[in-house]
Amino acid sequence: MSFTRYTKKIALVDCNSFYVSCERLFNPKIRKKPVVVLSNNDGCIISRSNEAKALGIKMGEPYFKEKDIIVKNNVQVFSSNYSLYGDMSRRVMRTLKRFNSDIEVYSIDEAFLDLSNFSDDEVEKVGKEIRSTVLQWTGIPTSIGIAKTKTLSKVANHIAKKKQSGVTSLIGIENLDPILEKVEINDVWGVGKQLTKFYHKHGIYNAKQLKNKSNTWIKKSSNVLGSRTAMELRGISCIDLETTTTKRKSCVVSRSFGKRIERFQELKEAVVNYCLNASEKIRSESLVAKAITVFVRTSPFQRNFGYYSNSKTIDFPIATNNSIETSKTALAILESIFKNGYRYQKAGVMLTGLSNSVGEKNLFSNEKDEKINSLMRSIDSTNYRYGRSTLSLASAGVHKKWNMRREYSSKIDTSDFYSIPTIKAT
DNA sequence: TCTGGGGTCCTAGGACCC
DNA sequence: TCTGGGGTCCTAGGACCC
Repeated sequence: MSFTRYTKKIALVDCNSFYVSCERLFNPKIRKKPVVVLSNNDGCIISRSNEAKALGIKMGEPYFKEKDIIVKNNVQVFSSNYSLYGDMSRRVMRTLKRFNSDIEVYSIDEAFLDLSNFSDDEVEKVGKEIRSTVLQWTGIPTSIGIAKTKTLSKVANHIAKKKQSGVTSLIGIENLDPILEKVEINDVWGVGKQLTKFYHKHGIYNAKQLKNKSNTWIKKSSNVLGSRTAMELRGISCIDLETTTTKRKSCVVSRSFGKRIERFQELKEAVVNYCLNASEKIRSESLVAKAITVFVRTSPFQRNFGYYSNSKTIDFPIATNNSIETSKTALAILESIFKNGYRYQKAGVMLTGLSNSVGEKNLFSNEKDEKINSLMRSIDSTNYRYGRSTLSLASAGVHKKWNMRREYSSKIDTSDFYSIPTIKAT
């Protein structure tokens, strides 16, 4: 019989500079060099190596604004390669599941793990073991923060990022105030730009100050989310781990164009393509949509050409995931919101009110629906096998002059057998 | 002069996250 | 010249009902 304590323990595993780390896996020459990865269209900087951060390159900054620093310091630049990152993400998550099969995959590069089964004393050691296993099996470096609540594990993770070992546990520390005092309020999970402004106005600048503010005051002046954050900072868990993947409620496909679009015809092609992708996505998850929204807009940064932004939603008579129907409806919306004389920069399609498609038969379904469904199935399987857009609709176009820029792609394809790193059993 | 009260449901927009 | 994309949740306010 020992006095080992078993409290609630949540670990947040976060991949370091994830996209950069993925590119480095296949390109050892850039291991110690400054590296950045760009968003779609090579627009913004969305991942930076530590070396790039040290040069003062900012997160989310437009690429062209940082170009001088980048060229001068020979920073390696990559367009984003989401199939590579998605694939690496799955490998990391699979590895994490070895330690606890109930993990919450929070984003492409983050997961929460329940480590409550381990004692207070051993939990940090377990964290280190997780970190080294992920590194060994996937090559991706991570940081791990462990604490009694999700919000505190985020705090711990922040600290871990700056440590050599990459692991920080706040379990068993009686008084967290000295630690929370050093966490700026805008770095607290759940506190964004607006709340930061508001808290500053009321003299709250760090996590400790928020923690010690009364619940009623916070609830009254912000909302329930604000007070939940404060409770979590006090070590009272309010945000549960979501280990079962719940079905999503909406599906968005939108892109900025590589070049500005002025002609209706080209906009139409883009919207149909987004619509096909969105419909295919929800079909693959056995979902149907209640409604569809289409939006278009010109650049919010170059208003000298005039700014225009509009969107419209149409409800389907019967929830659907049929590409032909969604495309038709999308085009009808587009026609009603398109205005001549603008340089469009972005468009998108949103399928909303998603629900399970199984047993979606109703009074009005008939043989024709069955035929369409089987047509959709064969399109999906063909596209899966031979690449997306092997089978498409005529209105989706073939030239796609509006397609996004990807000048710096590493062109690594993990479905390419020969570029997959192998792990040798010893 | 003085114009109820309370409930539900839906939507648009804002704020936040990565 | 050039500024990403995809989600969730909450709230306020309107419509509608009794």
